[in-house]
Amino acid sequence: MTKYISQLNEAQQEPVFQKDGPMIIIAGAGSGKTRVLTVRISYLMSLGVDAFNILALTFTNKAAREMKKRISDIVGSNEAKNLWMGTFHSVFAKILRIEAEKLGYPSNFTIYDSQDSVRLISAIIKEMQLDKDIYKPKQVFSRISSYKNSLITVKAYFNNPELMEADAMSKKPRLGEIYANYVERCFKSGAMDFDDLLLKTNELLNRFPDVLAKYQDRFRYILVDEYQDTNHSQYLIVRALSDKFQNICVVGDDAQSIYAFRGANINNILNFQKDYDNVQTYRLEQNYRSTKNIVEAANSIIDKNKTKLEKVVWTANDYGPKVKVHRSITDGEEGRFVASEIFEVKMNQQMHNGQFAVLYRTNAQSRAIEDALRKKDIPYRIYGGLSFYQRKEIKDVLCYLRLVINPKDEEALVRVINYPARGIGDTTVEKLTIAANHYKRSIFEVMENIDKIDLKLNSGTKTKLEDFVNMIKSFQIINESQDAFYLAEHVTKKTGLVQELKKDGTPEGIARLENIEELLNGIKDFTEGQKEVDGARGALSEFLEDVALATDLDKDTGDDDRVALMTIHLAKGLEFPYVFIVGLEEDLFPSAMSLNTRSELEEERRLFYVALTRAEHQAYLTYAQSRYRWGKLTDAEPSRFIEEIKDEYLEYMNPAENTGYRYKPTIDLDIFGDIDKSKLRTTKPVSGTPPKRYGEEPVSSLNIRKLKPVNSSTSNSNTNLFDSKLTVGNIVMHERFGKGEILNLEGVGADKKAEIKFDVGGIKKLLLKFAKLEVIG
DNA sequence: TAATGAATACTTTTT
DNA sequence: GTATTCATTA
Repeated sequence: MTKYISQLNEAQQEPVFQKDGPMIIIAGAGSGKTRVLTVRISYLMSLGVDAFNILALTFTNKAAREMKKRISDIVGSNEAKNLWMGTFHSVFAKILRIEAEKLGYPSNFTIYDSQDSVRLISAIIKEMQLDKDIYKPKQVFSRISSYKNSLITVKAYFNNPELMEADAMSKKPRLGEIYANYVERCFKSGAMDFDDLLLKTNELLNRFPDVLAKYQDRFRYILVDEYQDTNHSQYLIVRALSDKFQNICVVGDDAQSIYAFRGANINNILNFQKDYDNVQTYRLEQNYRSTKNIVEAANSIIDKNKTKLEKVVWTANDYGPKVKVHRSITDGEEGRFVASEIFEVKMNQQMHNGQFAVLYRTNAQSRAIEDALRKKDIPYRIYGGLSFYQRKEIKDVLCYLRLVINPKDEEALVRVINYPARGIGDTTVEKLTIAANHYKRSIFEVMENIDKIDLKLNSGTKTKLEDFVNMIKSFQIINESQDAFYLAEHVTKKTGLVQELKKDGTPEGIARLENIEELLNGIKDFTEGQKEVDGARGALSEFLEDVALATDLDKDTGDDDRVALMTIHLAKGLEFPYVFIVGLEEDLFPSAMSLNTRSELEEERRLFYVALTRAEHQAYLTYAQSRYRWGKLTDAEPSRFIEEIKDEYLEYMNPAENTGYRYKPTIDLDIFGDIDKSKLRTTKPVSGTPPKRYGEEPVSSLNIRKLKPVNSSTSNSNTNLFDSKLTVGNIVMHERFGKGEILNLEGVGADKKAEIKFDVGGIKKLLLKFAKLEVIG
């Protein structure tokens, strides 16, 4: 144990040693927060805290798995396996299954993914005969989702005239009714959507004090990673559970908050100190991941944001190469540049594919990159986008399996009842739906009793319905004695899914067959794994639980050597030696959707900050002057984010001025002579080489840096003392740590550090370049 | 009810 | 450019 603690720096050790009470760790990018968390949990256990009493909430399942593994390495896997670790969604889904009956849900409830939710909302809008151009299903869904994340139930909605008015103003007066119907239909189907997993947990903890007490007692130590990305619903869960023992440790970085669009509330982290008594605050500011150039470039960007906690990320690493900026004519050329640069670096620097990542703002951008990589035979892997489990053929299989577990699951039923085609068309399904809503029963129950209800169906149709019911029932019987793999294979054959694709014969059909095969292999892996664990059968229900909350990132084995392609959102928490950030164009990144408010723009900027800080050694920023969007070639301007980085950290790869033709006539548009030419930008923002040229002595830029305070936010003259008269024995004042005495000085120039013994907070080593010190004696 | 072809919307990010 | 939805016809 001591060995692991000694590997941490002092700032990292402090939070590890605080056993009890509320604490917040503000952890800059690359500052080793995962190590701190793992060591802290291990340390807690070494002090005798039972693993059963520790709850750690992470942002992805992958992060949870990795952390668990690291803890296993320290304390042994027998101890670690009892830790409660996972995402909010997966941990509370488990708890909800245990407690489901209290809320009137079956414990085998289905988890609807967003696809299911939107389809259901679509159907409701249709049934209510509303105009789907006004009530756009996706919009309605996100509205409902944000209500749920703010704990606004249907009842609360109708008690809140302001909300109703707001929806009426946006021409959606019946949104509340849709919400009500949606909630009822989910309940009737024994289904919870993603937001329900949090909302219902809140309901559970609020309505049943004994349940709350039980889990408060169980989770005596709670740790929350990526706290800046929690929403209100998650916040309340954490508050409720930690209320009794107050042993709550949250970790986060306000500069990396990038999920406001799905309800994350940055105030959760900004206000943490107010929420609990005697909060200890720790800051991890030393970056171990990236070069100086990358860290400083990222700092210079995030400086432009107004809303943030004071924090200075610094690194003792080398300067490294500058951040390279590359312009191309088209998105296709951008892809080719990325591919050939990867190819060259691989050759020259002996790197492998796995050390490169290409990050983009939108999933649609992956295509051009893919094409280029494929042409150069560089293996790659795309993360996110349409995830494996959302592909049509996979979802078809999964929906049959879902029906086996929970026949009330209407989305699953509607999806597969006539696929492959078995003569049960839309009209029949519609009749069944109406009957089901009328009797307040599930469609499946209606079908089971089809003889007792007169639906004006002809006998042929009735037989088909009976056949379908019997088929699902036969699967259920198999499921009682066999493992998930056996059943899944049986299902793909019996339902005719496989035959359907085989007779199709097109390349797409074959690809789909292969996907189903891959799914079956995945199920096999799962069942084998389960059987090893504790003699479990490898039951289907457990597999579906896993799948519902799995992402592509979780599936990653990471053992094959490929270039990673993903959105910046997905890249959070990851790191790569070489990172390409592509598509740095106005309206794309920052996204055109985010230009309305300052806070949205600041979120985009944080997103860019996240992207840049993924790079360990070299970052590339690329943009194209024109790009295919919505099937059309559109002109693009370089992103403002490139301009916002201080020039001294950038290297422009293109020749000085556009060699080729220009796309946009700049001033000739002034046919009517009413454009004020003095207000036009005569040069493109970043298209050429900036004033400081390529090839100039790099030393000069370093010198400039030394003379110019990097953190110019403080106006006082005492900011940067590294070239000054500071000596051992001086008494100094630090903005945050207060009064202290200089014990030692080391390093030269920008790297000069002082070891200072503060009256409060102990001995710290500070880089003088950043430390805001005032000599007072 | 099924199959075919035309029309349309889609691109912000995800558990 | 693509995936989904819609309308038409057999």
